[in-house]
Amino acid sequence: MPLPFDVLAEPSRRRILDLLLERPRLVGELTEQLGLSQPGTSKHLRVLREAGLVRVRQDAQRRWYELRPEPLAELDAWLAHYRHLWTGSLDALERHLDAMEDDPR
Amino acid sequence: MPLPFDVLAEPSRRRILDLLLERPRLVGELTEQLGLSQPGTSKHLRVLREAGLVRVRQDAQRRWYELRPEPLAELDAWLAHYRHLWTGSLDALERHLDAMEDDPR
DNA sequence: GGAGCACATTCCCTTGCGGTTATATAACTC
DNA sequence: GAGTTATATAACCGCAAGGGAATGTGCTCC
Repeated sequence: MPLPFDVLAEPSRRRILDLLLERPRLVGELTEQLGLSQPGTSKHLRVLREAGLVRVRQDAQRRWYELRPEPLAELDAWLAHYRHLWTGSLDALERHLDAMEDDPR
Repeated sequence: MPLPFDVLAEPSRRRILDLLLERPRLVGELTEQLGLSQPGTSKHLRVLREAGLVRVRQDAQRRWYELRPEPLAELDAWLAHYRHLWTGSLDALERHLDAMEDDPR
């Protein structure tokens, strides 16, 4: 699974994630919140799905979309390489956590 | 400063940041490493500069590019809202660090 | 089983972005 | 000051991505 930067580059898609962070949502709700057409919303949801950032639960004609944070965790891992540049005094702690990530237990 | 997602969506630009993570570099070095044309590299560097992700130090005809991590820190702050979704047992620690961020001291 | 609802897919258009080639700028060298 | 080096800018091209309108799909309910 590649880093989802290009998927997250789209503001509407980040908005969707923010909304799903509160609770699962129907496509209709998301469409309304985003101010897009329904097909527009569906297209973004497809991209998010294929990137593994959301999953769907079908309920009759409705589809509940919910968050899948794994790709964000990978993004976090990428960021970890840079984190020491701004954390300052937390440096030692960060290194500790990074080490744990390599060898959890 | 908006979140630099769109800037980081470009693989060559992430590559540049990775290279600058080791040490500052000249445009020529970066061009060689990236396998791009020199103008191509310069265009990416301009985007990175305008996003605040790199800064330049001029040295005669040469320009040393170096990392500026502030925008990455903002990205990290954005990610923080989602982090509890995958950290599990580190949850309490995360919340503690987030609180510190609001009220450092 | 036909109508209506919720959502996905298709088609088409437009815009923006990454890439290259060619050219400009600015500093050093002799 | 002419040539060379290092980088930036300009001009142009091709393509992919976002947007909407129209249409397809599948489920429910009467």
